[in-house]
Amino acid sequence: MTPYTLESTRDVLTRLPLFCELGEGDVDRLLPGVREYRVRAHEMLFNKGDALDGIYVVVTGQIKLFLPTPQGSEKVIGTMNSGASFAEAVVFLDIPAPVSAQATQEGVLLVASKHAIIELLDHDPRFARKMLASLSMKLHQLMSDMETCTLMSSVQRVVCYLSHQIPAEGLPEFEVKLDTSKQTLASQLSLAPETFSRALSHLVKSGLIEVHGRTIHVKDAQRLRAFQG
Amino acid sequence: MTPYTLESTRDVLTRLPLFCELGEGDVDRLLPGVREYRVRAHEMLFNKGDALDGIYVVVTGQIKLFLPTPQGSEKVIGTMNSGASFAEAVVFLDIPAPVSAQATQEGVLLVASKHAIIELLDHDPRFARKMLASLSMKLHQLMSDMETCTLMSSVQRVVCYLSHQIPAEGLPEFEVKLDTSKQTLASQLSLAPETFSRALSHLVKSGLIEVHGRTIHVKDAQRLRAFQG
DNA sequence: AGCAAACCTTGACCCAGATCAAGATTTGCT
DNA sequence: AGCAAATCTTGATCTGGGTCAAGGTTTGCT
Repeated sequence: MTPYTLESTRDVLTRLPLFCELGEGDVDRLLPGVREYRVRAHEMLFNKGDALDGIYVVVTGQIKLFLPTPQGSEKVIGTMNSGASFAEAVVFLDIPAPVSAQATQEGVLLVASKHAIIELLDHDPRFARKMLASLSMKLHQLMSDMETCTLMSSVQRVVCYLSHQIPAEGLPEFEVKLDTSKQTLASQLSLAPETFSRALSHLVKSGLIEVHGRTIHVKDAQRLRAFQG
Repeated sequence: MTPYTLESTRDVLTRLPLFCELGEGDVDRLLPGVREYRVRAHEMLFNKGDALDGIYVVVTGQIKLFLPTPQGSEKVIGTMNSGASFAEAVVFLDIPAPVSAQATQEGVLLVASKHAIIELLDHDPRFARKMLASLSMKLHQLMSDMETCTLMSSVQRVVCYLSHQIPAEGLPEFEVKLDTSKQTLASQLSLAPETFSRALSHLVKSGLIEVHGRTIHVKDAQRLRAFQG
């Protein structure tokens, strides 16, 4: 994780959802506590249990959060794309990292120091609200992941994942570009890669989707949503 | 859920972890937005999907949060005891209840209106920090539950649960009083009641614990922690 | 106390999905 | 382009834990 300051950190900050509504003064206050880093694909950012210095924000690229398993494998908790933040608990609870983090592609990210965040928090209630909304979102997401993983069959889980990718406009047909490897996605759905593969081919046989590499063509969103089994 | 005001709401508020450090003025500002309710055992507070009016705080008793399953059964997400709050996402994201809530015993709870919370938030950064810590805690808890449910065998899950009940002092021997029915606990661990029962008797056979109704006597905390399988 | 309704345990069986194994396809590097 | 490594698919087999069933125990109500 190499420091990186080609681009103005200030400009980057004001484009991130978490910080974009800050006033001039607040940005200035935050700035000294923010570092910009460049990461290479597959680079580890930190390991579960590490002491961290602040909140991480993805500027470009993608970060995978996961739990290492006793058997040396991993369970993916989530993948963070541009604009997403993580390691909040480290700031608000002062605990070591509860997950490991690894870049899936090269990218740029920010680390906003614990101190800077707390100061900002005390100064701008709108930021506090944003932070709370962001955490609530994560909580909600995690709960729905829990629901998916514990209550549904393998095929349902995949259907569920695809359903969440349905674009807002109610078109019956659309494409999903998987933004991670199928392995990673499988782990996130708590499935063995083989099972994920089988679930997909099951859906193909049922005529609901077509698979071309990491692009999945959904042929009927309605029918997909209704599909159970 | 019947309104209940025998006790001074003000006194109750100032004893809750979430509100106990508020100044006089802040309490006064919050008070009009807070309602006190009494609930009977097994009473439903709300169902998944309901529109809610604010944050719930358990004063006495216990509330079970769960997801109804398509088969009419339920998956317990967590049990909230005195001092715990829930339904935060409803305030910060303005979404319907993502879970159902039911009292497991009679008790008293507060509902702090969305409006009152947001006002308080804008006024006292310490409260914001507390709220953030509370949400972070939940996030952390949920992640470790996820870890337990997806990465461990049935026996390990039970061991894991018991291990978390180990009291701070390092005594090798201690008692755990289950604060819910075994069914509920089983569901929380994502186990069938039968499997939970078998896991317990497995641990009994291994000489690690003794079970007397809902009281579990752990005979060697060290050995329990190390136990896998 | 006495009965009904929950709750818990134990046994027998079964199945969804993990694991193992072997090939096919894609990706990345020089 | 060409090779090695990573990724994905498909098949065969195995097993942990769910389900069904039946009995025992506790709880709560009148």
